[in-house]
Amino acid sequence: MDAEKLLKEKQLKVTPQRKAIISVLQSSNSVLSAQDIFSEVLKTLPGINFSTVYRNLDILLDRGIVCQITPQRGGVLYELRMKEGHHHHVICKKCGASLPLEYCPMEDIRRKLDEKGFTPTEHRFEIYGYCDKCKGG
Amino acid sequence: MDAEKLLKEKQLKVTPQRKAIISVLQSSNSVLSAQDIFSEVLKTLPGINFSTVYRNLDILLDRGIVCQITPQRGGVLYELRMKEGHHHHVICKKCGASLPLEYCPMEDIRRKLDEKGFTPTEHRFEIYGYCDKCKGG
DNA sequence: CTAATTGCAAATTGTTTGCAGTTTA
DNA sequence: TAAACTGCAAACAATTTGCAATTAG
Repeated sequence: MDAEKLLKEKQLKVTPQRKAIISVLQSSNSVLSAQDIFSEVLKTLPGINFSTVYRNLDILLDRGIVCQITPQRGGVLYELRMKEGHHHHVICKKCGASLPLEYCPMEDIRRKLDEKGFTPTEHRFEIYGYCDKCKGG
Repeated sequence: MDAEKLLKEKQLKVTPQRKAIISVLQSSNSVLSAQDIFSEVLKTLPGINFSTVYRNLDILLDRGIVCQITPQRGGVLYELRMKEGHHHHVICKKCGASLPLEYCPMEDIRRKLDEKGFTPTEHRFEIYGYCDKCKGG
């Protein structure tokens, strides 16, 4: 899915800045901080401002185009959300790679929550550890 | 478990500040921000400084005495970690109550991760929504 | 007595805002 | 053309740091 289409679908205006931000996220194989994204976009659009990046990440988040990952310590990371709805993350603490996970614990637990009278609206499930390559050393 | 014992176990010096911080967390029925904790502790120890609170939360986190909750948007929240190991959270977006959850998705998924060659070291699973009381309105 | 801890003030980091000019639909 | 978007500079909030004085073990 290209950036332009993605934006139009959400009735957002297609600007070079937005295309660049999405493009960076698309071509990255791991999750990125706002800083990372800014630095990358800067290469394509030397004039872009950090506040534009923040504002757009915020909007993209709101429209469900990107999602956030928040490691135990330290900042927020962003990732393009897969079009096929829902997925969770397995994140390597060494190389930062984030593998998608074809499993969601919510299915197993909905009834339990219902018994408590709790209505879930959002959830997060993230796993941190070491990927195959980073395991040794 | 009282604060003093908790600290000694982790070979931390027992100071009034630390006791107060733990005590606040103990007597709270929901998760608290650093701000919240500071304001509360201030009532007992009018001289305490915010940096002391931050420093200590950091240490307590490190020693596994407290844990962090990070809602999708907005700051970090702290909670005393239950001595009986592991649990997850169900957090009400309205009143902030955090119900403990007697279920952990990791058990269901370890084999799958193993197949990927991924070694998990930490994980988080949090559910946000509305509790029984806050459902209407 | 010594190392850990604290309070204070200042610095830093990350993020947000107001506004005037520019661009998109 | 109107509404959305951008860059810029300044504001802000949250967290961290250096340092000298204090305190727990």
